[in-house]
Amino acid sequence: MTRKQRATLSDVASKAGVSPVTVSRAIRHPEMVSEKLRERIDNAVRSLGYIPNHLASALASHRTNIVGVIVPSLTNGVFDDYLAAIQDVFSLANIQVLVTNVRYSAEKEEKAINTLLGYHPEAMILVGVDQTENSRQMLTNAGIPVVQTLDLTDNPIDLNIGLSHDDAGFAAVEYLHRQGHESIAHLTARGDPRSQQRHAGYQRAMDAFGLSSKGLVALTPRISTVQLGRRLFAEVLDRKPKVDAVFCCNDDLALGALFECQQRGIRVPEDLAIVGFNDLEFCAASVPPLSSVGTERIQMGKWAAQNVLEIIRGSGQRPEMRQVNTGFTIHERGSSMPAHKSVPDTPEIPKNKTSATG
Amino acid sequence: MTRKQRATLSDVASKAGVSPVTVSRAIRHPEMVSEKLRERIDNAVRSLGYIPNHLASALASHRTNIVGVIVPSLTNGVFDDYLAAIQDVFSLANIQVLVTNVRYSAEKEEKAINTLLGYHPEAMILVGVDQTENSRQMLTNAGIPVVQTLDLTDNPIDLNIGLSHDDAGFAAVEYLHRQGHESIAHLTARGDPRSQQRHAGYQRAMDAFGLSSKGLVALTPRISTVQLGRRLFAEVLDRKPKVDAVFCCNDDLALGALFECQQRGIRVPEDLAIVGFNDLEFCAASVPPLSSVGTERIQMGKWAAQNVLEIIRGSGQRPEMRQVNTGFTIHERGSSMPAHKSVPDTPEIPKNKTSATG
DNA sequence: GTTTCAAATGAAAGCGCTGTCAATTGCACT
DNA sequence: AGTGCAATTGACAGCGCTTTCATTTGAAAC
Repeated sequence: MTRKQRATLSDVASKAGVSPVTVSRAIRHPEMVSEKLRERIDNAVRSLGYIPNHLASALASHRTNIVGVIVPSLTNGVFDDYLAAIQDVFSLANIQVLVTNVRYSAEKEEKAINTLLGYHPEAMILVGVDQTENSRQMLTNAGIPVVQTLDLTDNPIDLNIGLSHDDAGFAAVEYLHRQGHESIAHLTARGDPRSQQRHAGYQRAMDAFGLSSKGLVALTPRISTVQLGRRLFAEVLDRKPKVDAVFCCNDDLALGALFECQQRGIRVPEDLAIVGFNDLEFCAASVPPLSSVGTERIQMGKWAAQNVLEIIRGSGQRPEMRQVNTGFTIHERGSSMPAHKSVPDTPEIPKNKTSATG
Repeated sequence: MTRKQRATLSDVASKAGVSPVTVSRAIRHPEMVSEKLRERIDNAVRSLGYIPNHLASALASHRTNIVGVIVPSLTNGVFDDYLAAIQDVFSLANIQVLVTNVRYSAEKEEKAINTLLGYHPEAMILVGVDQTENSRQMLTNAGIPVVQTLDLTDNPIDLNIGLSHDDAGFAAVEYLHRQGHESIAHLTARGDPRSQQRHAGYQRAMDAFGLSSKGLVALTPRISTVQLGRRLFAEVLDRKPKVDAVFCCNDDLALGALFECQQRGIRVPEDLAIVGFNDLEFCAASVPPLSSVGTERIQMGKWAAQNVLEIIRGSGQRPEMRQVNTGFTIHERGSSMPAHKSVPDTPEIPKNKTSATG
């Protein structure tokens, strides 16, 4: 394969018998070029299979049309929706999203930020609020819009949309306690800062209600899986056979707990109630369907992307609300529903939803 | 925020009292610069928070360190593993992976290829073999290594690793038939070319075994979900109450089918056998565990990335094997296992695994 | 046929970096 | 001190494009 050079602007220009500038304009600002030339140029472009060199274009124009997005995981179904929401907004604006998966490592995140900034993105969208000092510094120096999502902080880098995972964890336990459960277990994955917050909320609630969590918490440093949910809950069951409810830091673990119950002949919800987190699609489909604390991940992704777009392509101004609390919603389903109550008697109302100006 | 310009090579150079070229070398080829200078330059870099402009660097050096990857979905757990495998290989070589999700649309794929080529990636890795003629043309013109993965074709663009989904579909049915099942249903999602192949394999097998598939196939144009699996299988059950097995084009649908059975009190595997596809993590965790046709998605991602790496950073040569058939493995589990046979009596052997020189 | 002015086109510079080659330096050895 | 050579460093051009500003063109208005 004699890798012949790819066609450049000049190639197109000579083919069309015009100057390179004109070709550039015909592509970027067609309305500035006479129809006759535009057509000739279009033909030349097509016949040469010309594809503009984005690197050169970005270098010259100071417009990279790139936005950097960093996620801690893809394996977790949560981030699919979130990413898709972001991509949907940006693809309409011809902005390329550069995604990096940092596997719940702040160190990798720091490196990823460094790498991504090398591409001169016009904005960065991050998950969580636990960036290293170094990361914060780099982002600030970059002078671009930065959105921290899915969690809240008192000290945002720039924009911030998310929810209090501590409150959500508290609310889950409060809900189970209100159902009459006392021995409430918790399954959680250590690597994830937001899971840690939920865990803290769980503990805060247990303390508040005068319940002991001794022996009821199972935690793992590994990435959550359904299998792991089974194993963790098996541990708890072996230690505390009388456990009557379990709050899981995500739905994979919750599904695993449900399977473990099925295996052991533990009736859900009669013998044991289960509540997951994130309200992934499968929650509504299982038997019994899984109750879960839902979060507005699509809305969060969309908000982040739209605000970025407004800043870099629109007014240039930060939005009124620099911080938004999307709250959460407890979706009550069969896995935690008392037998006598087949449908929620009140519509589900999102909790703890607030906004704040920066 | 008075967005002060980001530091450039020259800024670092003046700060360190050397010429820009030297700074460039200190960063790219530290061994070519004396230790004294290197240190001075490192300090300048750090104190200015200098991050090299990747666009300029790539433009000047003709090395973009970018590889384009196009996937049809992220929602589907399959592609997480696959992507992670690719990223793992490239991150060690400091190559940035540009991922685009095209949602099972050949049209979007064509657009994505065009966009990605604008970044002058050093290689492209694609899913499937059903690119449009236009896409093939662009890729060929680009003169870079191209790997088509997860499926096989007689006419690869360049490199190809995958398996025959038709054979896999056939094998799944053959397996169920061997277990004594006759009324074998099939749930499938239309949008995905590989699912279509599996469907074709299903049909081929049904025909081969003299079985009728009338009323036993449920298909949807939508993205697969567990919920959808329930609904599709419910349709089949309502139409054909006597169905005694179901082969699903992916594990989400299979899990949905399992839940539908649980709901209706249909015993699995006694009354009905279920086989999924992809062998996602949760298959081994459900009750009963789901049998599934496993594919080597991690190996495929890894192979693609490693071969690309060898071509663009190593020998420049295409590998001996330009096409690899990774085959598939039927993981027999409780959802399809006859009661008398608690463990497979023979070790699982991958099927149809071959390689071919291009 | 001029003049006038907007529309269309082109020339030149430069984005930030790296490749090439030339110049300089340092050092061992006569 | 002088020579030779490798190790360092620097000057310059140019990657492919866009921006700015100058020039040309064309058509309307006189």
